[in-house]
Parts: sequence; structure tokens; C-alpha cells
Amino acid sequence: MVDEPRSFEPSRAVEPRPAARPLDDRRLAVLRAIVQDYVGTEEPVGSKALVERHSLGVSPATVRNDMAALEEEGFIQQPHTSAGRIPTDKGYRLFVDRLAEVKPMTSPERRAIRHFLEGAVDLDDVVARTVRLLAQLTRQVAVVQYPSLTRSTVRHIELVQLTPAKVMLVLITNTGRVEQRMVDCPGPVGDTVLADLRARLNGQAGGRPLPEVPTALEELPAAFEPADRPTVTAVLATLFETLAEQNEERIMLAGTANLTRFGHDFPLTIQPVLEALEEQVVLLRLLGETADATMTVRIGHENAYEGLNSTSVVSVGYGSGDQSVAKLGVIGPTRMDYPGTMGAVRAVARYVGQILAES
Amino acid sequence: MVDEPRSFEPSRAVEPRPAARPLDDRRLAVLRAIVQDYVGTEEPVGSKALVERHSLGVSPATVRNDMAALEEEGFIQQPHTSAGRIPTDKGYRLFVDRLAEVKPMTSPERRAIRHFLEGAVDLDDVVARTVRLLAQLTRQVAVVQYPSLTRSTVRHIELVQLTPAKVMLVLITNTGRVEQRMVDCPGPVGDTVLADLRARLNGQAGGRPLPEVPTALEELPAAFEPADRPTVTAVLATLFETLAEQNEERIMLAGTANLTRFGHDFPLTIQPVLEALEEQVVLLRLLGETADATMTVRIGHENAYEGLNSTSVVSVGYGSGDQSVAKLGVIGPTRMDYPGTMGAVRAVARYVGQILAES
DNA sequence: ATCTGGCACTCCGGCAGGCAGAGTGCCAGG
DNA sequence: CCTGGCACTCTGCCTGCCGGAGTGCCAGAT
Repeated sequence: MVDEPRSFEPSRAVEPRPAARPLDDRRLAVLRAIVQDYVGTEEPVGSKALVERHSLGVSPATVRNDMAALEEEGFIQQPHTSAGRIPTDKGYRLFVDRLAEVKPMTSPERRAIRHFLEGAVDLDDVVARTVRLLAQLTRQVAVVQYPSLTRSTVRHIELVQLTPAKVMLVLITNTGRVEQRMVDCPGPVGDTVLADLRARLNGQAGGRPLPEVPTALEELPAAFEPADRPTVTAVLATLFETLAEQNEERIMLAGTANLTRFGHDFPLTIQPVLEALEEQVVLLRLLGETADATMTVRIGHENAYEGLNSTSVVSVGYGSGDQSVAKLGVIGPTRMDYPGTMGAVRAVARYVGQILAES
Repeated sequence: MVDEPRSFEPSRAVEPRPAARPLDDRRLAVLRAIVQDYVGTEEPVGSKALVERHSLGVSPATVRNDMAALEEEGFIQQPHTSAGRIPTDKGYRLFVDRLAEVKPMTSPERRAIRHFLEGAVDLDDVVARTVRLLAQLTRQVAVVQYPSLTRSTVRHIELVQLTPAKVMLVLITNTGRVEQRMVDCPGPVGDTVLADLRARLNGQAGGRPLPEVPTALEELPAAFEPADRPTVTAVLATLFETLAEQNEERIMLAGTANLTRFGHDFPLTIQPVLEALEEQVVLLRLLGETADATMTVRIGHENAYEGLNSTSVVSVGYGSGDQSVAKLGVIGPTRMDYPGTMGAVRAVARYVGQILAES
């Protein structure tokens, strides 16, 4: 294992460390170079090529020794004897943790992102644009989760009478999401009752976070005439059902065509990934494991889902205010450009959050 | 070219046709056998294998002659000299036009379809279930278009005041589709005006096909006080915009993982297909070319979109009543099981139509 | 006139052998 | 502790070779 980064200081005491320290630094540099080259060329990288492309200031032979040590520790591996080295999952992990900086978007890029997202007309459009943008920027598969119901607040509840005993319930959240359900009432519903119910619903639930709504409305039926209570409870039941339905958490994805640039051994790698992408459940769980605010990178076997063992997932939460309402991310081969991808993901999350806050 | 099918009669006159007639029959049988075998094995089929698997009653040598003729006419082709034959697009065309029967679903299959679709709770769910079902039945990529706005009628229009000058417009169609838009009004909107407008909108537009709505509401602003007219026109503008937005025609797809079973020369074939699937526009145009009621089969180069030149598309309209409101279909390799696929597509379209009519 | 068996021909696919190139590990010397 | 050198190993590629599958054509049979 490698120690903490503070060992970079100008060498204060010399005795407690057996002079293995500067060597470690160079080893890390070698690992960084290997990752960068491999990501670029997709071919095992050898010692000679390394010293040519990166000014490491040492000879290939030295690099070979470092490589042997890195392999010993499990950061890199050889596909076969006398081939170059490629990073292992563990190697990538070290790379993103200690060797890579998130690469910020250039300001023209930022302008373009902002401009593209600002053209959106409704929530569907925002999500659609976001996911396409992300796929394009990273040239990978992008996934965006709709702002989740559970973290939103009620903006408005509307009741619409369709037939005497059929009412449509519309729930609008502060994130612009709209859910509608039909309610079959036990009998004809009077206009005044409906208006009253509508007013009370909005009065008592308006502005509240969705999970709190059931408790806030608990006492509601008692406020109505006994004859009207069945109707009220029917509406409430449907409302609570809508609130509870987490499986209504939708996601959108784009960039599947980028899968073709995945690797050489094609059908094998791509098939399970495509299967995973079809399963909303899998994707939701994937995003669910993301820490809210900080960016999460899951590399290869760190992914719980087996089909994604040869992919990496970069994800982060985004939100309309300071707190996140949903997640987004990209899925790509483990050999991806981590700094660039992370930069793009972060930037897009930030801007879509802003857009949502404005609308 | 091959002539009309009535030549199957027991040979009446012998003189005007140079006895090439019975031969034609056998040639067609050979073509059918080639298509069937190739679809099954995915390998060029030779004369010997053909006579072994199908009881054609003639020797390989004879079949070879027929094959030469079929190749001459462009129905089959050889990948290289001394390989077996594979059907051309033209060969498949002849096959589906004259040699194949749509294979009906078995009754357990039909029961399963019906049962699976009946579990749906709303329109989104109907479409989602349909597309998954279709993908599973055909083991190919399935595409389902949402019931289109242009063919639906207005069930209800609702106006919801969110802020003094912000109104949400909700449009509900008879197919259960719901569209909502924000309307920014030029000034605060009075309750009575809003109620009046709501009533008039529903009175004059309710039940009408969507395309007729603009003309039906043409005179509406005149019925209001001059002071309120800007608000009315703002609402109407948004409504018309919603109606006009054909690009809001949404589609859903499933079964992308089935692309891996496409062929040998992988990335090349699959890449353009994935790209096509990402472009809703392409898919919509694809389905748009489908004749409403009858099933359409477009084979290989018959597809206008170039990326789909090595695929076939089987599509058909479906509807809640007797007329179709949207289309659905599947996309697969030209070497697909046409009878089975067509049977599945037809059955699913029929049942989803029934489900929509019921709800 | 049509079908059939036979025959020569072509081409693909797989396999062995040889060769160049890249990369490694190790060792002795700076 | 780094470096140059050397022997070794492995892949990838090309070559040549063979067997198999399939065809096209022709002459004979029905």
C-alpha cells in the first residue's frame, strides 16, 4: 500500500525512512504515465516507450524495476510475458485517488454547456438535453436520473373532474415534475366538495417535502361530511400511492453507440453492459450508491453488478439548490480518461442544477 | 422476375409456356428452403445440405441448376466462389411476399401477452410493457411509438394557477396522454377569468380531434373583456404550440442487448444501428413510413436510412378503436425469422389496441 | 427434355514453421 | 542506486500446405 501524500515535502528528516521514499514518488509517476499512455493507445505500454514519451529522467531499465515493483503490489499487470503493462483496477483506483486532478472544462466548453441546456422548455427536455450533452462530451454512455419525487416538495396539487365519478389527480413538484393518476371515486363527486378538497390539499401539503405529505394530511377526512369521506379517502389513497412509488424513479440514457469503441473482444464485453442498461433497476441502484454531493468513481470490480465488472462508473448528485435531488453519471470502459470524464460530469451536474433552480 | 401465383393449377395448356412452369415452382421451394436454413444456421447453404434437410425429391445437382437460375435473377448470392448461397434482399422480399405465411401465436402465447399487458397502470406503463414484451417475443430490438397527439381527441383541458401570473396548462387526450406546459401571462390573472376560460376551452374543444382545436378556438379571445385578452391569447398560444409539436412524438425502445446476436462482423454492423436508435427522429420517420393498418416489412436497402441498410424493419399501426393512433415494430438483421416476427408484431399490436380501448 | 452421377476446379479455414519486433529479467559495472 | 548490455520469451504476421465443401459443367439415363 502507498502512504499519505504529505511525503512530498522537501525531505526533512532522513533517518526514519529507508530512502525508499523518492523511489516511491517515481514509481507513482511511472504508474501515472502508464495509465495515461494506456488510455491513449489502448495497448500495453513498455518501458522504452514510456521514457520516450514522458521525460522521466531515468533509463528504461530503471523503469522496468519500478514496473516490477508496481506489478508486485498489484497496480499493473502483464497480459502475457514479454508484453507491456496495463493498469489493474487497483492501479486505476490509485490513479484517481492520488495522481489525477479533475480536469476543468475550458470556458468555451462551459459556455456551450450552459447555452445548450438553457434552450430546454420543460423538465423532460432538460433531462433529455443533459443526457445527450453528457454522452457527447465524454463520448461514453450517459445516465441521468429524473429529479426524484422523494426529495422534492409539493408545488401544487390539482383535481380535475373527468366524469361524475372519475377524477384526475395531478401532482406538481418544485422540480417541475408532473405525475398524474386517475381516481375512481365510490360515487358522484360534487363540485364544491372537489373545490374544498383541492383547497385543503394545497393549503396543508403545499410546499412540504413529499415524504411528509401523508402525515400532514392524516386528519383531512375528518374535516368533511361523512358522506363525502369515501371520496376523500379514495383521492388520498391514490395520492399516497403516487408518493410511495419509488419505482417511478425514471432515468434516461444516451450514447449507447459509444459502446462500440469499447474494446477488442467485442460481443463479450458489450452484451452484459447492454443488458444492464436495459434494466432501469440496475441503473437506479448504480446511481443510488453515489454519495450525494461528492463525485463517486467506481472502477471495474468495485461495481456491485457483475455485468459492469469491466466498466467504470463516474457519478454525482445534482440539485436545484444546495442539496441534490437526483444523480447523473457516465459508464465507460475502465480504461477511460478519468480526469476529463470527471470534469465533464462535474460541470454538467453543476449547470443542470443551476437550470433547475432558475425554472 | 417471377410471374403470378395462379400458375399452380394442374397444367392445362402445354404449348404457350415452354414447360418452364413446374420448374419455377420448385425453384421457389428451393428459395424458401434456402431462406429457412440460412435464417436458422446463419451460414451459406449448399445444395447437398438442402436436399438432406428438406425433402425436395430431387438430387443436389438439380438443385444446383435451380440455384444458378435464382442467382441469375438476383434472389440469392454467393459470398465467394464455392461457398453456399445466401438470400439477397430481393430474395427475402420474394420470400415474405409469396412464400411465407404469418405465423400466428399459439394460444398460450396469446394468453401470456394479454395477461402481461393487462397489468399496466397508466399509459407510460402500457407502452413500457409493450416494448419489453415485443423485444422478448422476437428477441430483437423493439420500438413503440406513443399514441400520437395528432390522431387523438381532447378529453380535458385544465388550467392551474401557480403564481399570480403563471398558469400551468394541462392537456389530456383520450388515449390517456398528458401534456403540460407553463404559461407566463402578461399580468395577474383573475380567478373568474381563469374559470371562465377553462369552461370555454373544454366546452369548445372537448372531444375534438387535436388538429381541429385551433380552428375551433379561433373566436375565443373575442368573448373576453379586452383587458383579459392578452392572457387568453397567451394561453391559446401555448396550447397551439403544444398541439403543433410533432417532435413531441415520443417513442420507447427495448431489446438493444439483442443486437449482440447480430452477425459476425460486429462493430461495423452494430454501430450505425445504435446510432439510428439514438435518433428519435430517424425512428419516427421509420415508423412513419408504415402503412396504417397493414403490416409493413422493409428489408435491407429498402430502408431509406442508410445505417439500417443491413437490417429489416417490421412495423404496423395499432389503435384503440378501429383506426390506428400510433405504430410499433421491431428492427432486426435481414436474416430474421420473418413469419415468427410478423406474427408477434401483429399479435402485440392487436392486444395493445384492445388494452387502450378498454382504459 | 429433364434429371442425375461424376469429375475437375476453386476457394476458405486451419495448421505448422519461420522470422522480426517488442519487451522483459537479470547481471555486472559505473 | 542507476544504467547498459545480453539472453530469453512471447506475440503477430507471413508463408506454404492440405482437407473439405461447394460449385459448374458434361455426358449419360429416363
